[in-house]
Amino acid sequence: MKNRKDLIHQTAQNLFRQNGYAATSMRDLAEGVGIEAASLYSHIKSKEEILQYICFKMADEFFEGLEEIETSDFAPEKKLYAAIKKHLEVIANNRDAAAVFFHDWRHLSEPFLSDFRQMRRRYENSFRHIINEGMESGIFKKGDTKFIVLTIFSAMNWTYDWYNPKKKLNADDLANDLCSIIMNGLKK
Amino acid sequence: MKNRKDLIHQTAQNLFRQNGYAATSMRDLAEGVGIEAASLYSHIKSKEEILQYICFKMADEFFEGLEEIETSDFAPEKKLYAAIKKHLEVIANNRDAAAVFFHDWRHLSEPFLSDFRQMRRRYENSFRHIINEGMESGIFKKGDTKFIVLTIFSAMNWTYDWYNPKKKLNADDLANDLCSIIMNGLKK
DNA sequence: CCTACCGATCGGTAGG
DNA sequence: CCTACCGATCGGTAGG
Repeated sequence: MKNRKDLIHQTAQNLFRQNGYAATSMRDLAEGVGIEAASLYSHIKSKEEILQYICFKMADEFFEGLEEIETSDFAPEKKLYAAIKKHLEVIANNRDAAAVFFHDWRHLSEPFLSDFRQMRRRYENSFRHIINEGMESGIFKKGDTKFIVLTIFSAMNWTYDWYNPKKKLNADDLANDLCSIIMNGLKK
Repeated sequence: MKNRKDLIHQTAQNLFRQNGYAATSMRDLAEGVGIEAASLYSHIKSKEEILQYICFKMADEFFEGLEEIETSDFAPEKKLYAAIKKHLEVIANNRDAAAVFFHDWRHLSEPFLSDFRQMRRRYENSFRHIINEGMESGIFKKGDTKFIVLTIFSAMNWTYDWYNPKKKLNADDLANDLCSIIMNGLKK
């Protein structure tokens, strides 16, 4: 923890995750940091600025490396695996921030809210392209790409809620197990 | 809408879904209903009472019929399909309430919070039994039952966020498509 | 179902 | 980083 601002952000992520953004007061945050509420404002401009930082930092993390995977010459199946693994790693490495990212983005004010929605749509489209590629190349069954992508995201995005990297399952195994279900299903 | 109390609950579900429980004030709710804030209290005891009603009503809906499926003589695959379909129907028929149920249960106070967690655990266990049965009978691949159940729930529970029953996809098709991915995977 | 109001708490500022 | 404080809003009550 190199400075106060980082400590404030980390404490905020943890409290927002536990109680939600709206139900966490600046006095709660100040107490967690160990200073008075008024003192927070020498480091940050507003409560929402913290939320903005968390949401857009996470978005950056998710995007980082995705384009590289998308434009690579991997086969679609390998691309999808790599993208899923990357996504799960970002969640696993930022579990508090991921919870805030998934739950509390709706409390962003404009124009941040619109920006956020647009980034998310762009991100989902990258996955759709990979799925479509796989269908066209014949490796995936034909199906409703939008539905499939939403299902994959659902399965991935809930992991922040239960995944504990300290247990036996590491992010690589998690990605493998999830891909196994998505790719091959439950049936023998 | 037969009475005021129902209108209050329905308005609350809608507002809680849009803004979250904590960020919705009793004055917002009163305005949505079309009365003064103080007047709400002739119909309800407190803000949290509304949340309790929504959460436990949804829990009842989810449980209804599940035991029948679980103890039926269906094959495990058919049981799982029936349970998933039932679960998706409950979400599709109560989309606002489902959103509140999944997001805002954490704002319940004790002892409701503990009761809620216990019910959810019991519900998840029913799904685990079905999966285990399927593994023992040889129809499902062996695997980490807990992980599989969490993945299935993840995929199911995100549908409230995007599923629109007015579009072409009805609840039956949705259950079929989801089961198809879960059972058979994406690959040809 | 309303008017009038309560004490508590909210996000944030002034000034040092 | 603190003390002192602001106006606004919170969930809820009294009394009719």
